Amino acid sequence: MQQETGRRSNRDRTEATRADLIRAARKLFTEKSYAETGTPEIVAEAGVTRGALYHHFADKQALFAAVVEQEAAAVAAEIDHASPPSLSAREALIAGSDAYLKAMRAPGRTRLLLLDGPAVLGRAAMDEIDNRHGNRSLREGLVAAMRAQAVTRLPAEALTALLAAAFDRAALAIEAGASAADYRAVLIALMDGLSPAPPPSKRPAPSR
Amino acid sequence: MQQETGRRSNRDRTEATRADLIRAARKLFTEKSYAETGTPEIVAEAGVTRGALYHHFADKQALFAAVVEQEAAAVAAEIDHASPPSLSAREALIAGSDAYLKAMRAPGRTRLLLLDGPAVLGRAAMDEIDNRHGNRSLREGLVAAMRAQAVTRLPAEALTALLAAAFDRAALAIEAGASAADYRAVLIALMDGLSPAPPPSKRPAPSR
DNA sequence: CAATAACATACAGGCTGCATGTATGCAACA
DNA sequence: TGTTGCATACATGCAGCCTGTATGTTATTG
Repeated sequence: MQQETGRRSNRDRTEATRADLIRAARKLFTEKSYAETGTPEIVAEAGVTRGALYHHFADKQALFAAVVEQEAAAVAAEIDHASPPSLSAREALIAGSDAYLKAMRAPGRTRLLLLDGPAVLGRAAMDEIDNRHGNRSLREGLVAAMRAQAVTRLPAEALTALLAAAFDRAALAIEAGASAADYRAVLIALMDGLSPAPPPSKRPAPSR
Repeated sequence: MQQETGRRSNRDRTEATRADLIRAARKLFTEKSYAETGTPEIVAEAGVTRGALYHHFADKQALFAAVVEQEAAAVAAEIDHASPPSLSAREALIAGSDAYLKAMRAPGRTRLLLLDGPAVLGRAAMDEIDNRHGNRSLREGLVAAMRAQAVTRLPAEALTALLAAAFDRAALAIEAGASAADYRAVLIALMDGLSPAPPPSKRPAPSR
């Protein structure tokens, strides 16, 4: 309560230290990779010692999981933020796709969430995280579209997972320099292909 | 030419040692993961020393790349082997999908090719490998289908990449215990959705 | 003022890559 | 055809780094 480095509640100390560690780890994990980033480097960046790290996290992997969790939540927040509630099912899905692809342009996010994440934590753990954050919007959108019969009836779980996989690969390809318009067109074609009725119109997509 | 351990040409020695190392590494990389497998363990399994490993491969990652290369070729071979040449475009794609999902059931293959591979070698390197082996059949099949107007005209590169991503995720989900029939149905629906005309019939898929 | 949380420090074990040493195959030449 | 010199195929040892844990110290809390 008094000066900066003076008396601090234990809860505040923990919260601040954890936040510093996650911030530092996020920076390094996105600049380099999980494997190339050592804990000495992380704690140096965070301004603490390895003792603090291993006091708050079980191991390096647990810290990584915390970073992934936070980053997945950030992506989900960006998507929710950018999709106004009153749109047709189709337009809502397209808006969500665009928001996702845009969010994934943050440097290093694709490696963190799409490459290192699955490899370090496993696909199952990543699915669990995605379902809690990002994929929820997608799955709910798809289920809503299916209810509205804009999408043929299919196993929701599988459909969500496979479309999400396509989104992920698109994000990776775009970051690698591929044509965003091409990938966007194919993504929309894939989603439109699921509707029994033909898509409403056929105006060319904005380049994005 | 004489006894087993006796005089051997240098070329034969190199070939045999490299093969032993790749075989041992493949076994361990599929049983455990890339990160959890150390070079001492690999060379013990192969019956050589670490000196031999670092003589034939630049580093652990290069050995891993050789394993991935070989495994990707094996998958591609299984697919080519299982797809008779005279099928309709649609049926050829379905047969290829089934062959791929079946091939990916080999223990540890999904982790090797779909998790560790992209993380360790990068998506770009994996794309390069895939395009040389597995994806070639898929892309050629799709291009052929597009030529036959069974598939709407779309950027071939992007379409191939996104469908391949869906296949990959399906393989991962199935290995994790998800319903293979569900994922197969969605994969077929995604591909059928690309055709302007409705799919020929609607018999239920064999459970596989 | 005790007990516990939040660190800091020191240590053990393992792993990677390289440098150096050694033996074997090979090729040319006498 | 023998041997002489070099390149290849390893084996061994070393240096540096990293992870996880155990132990010590300081600040908080009840």
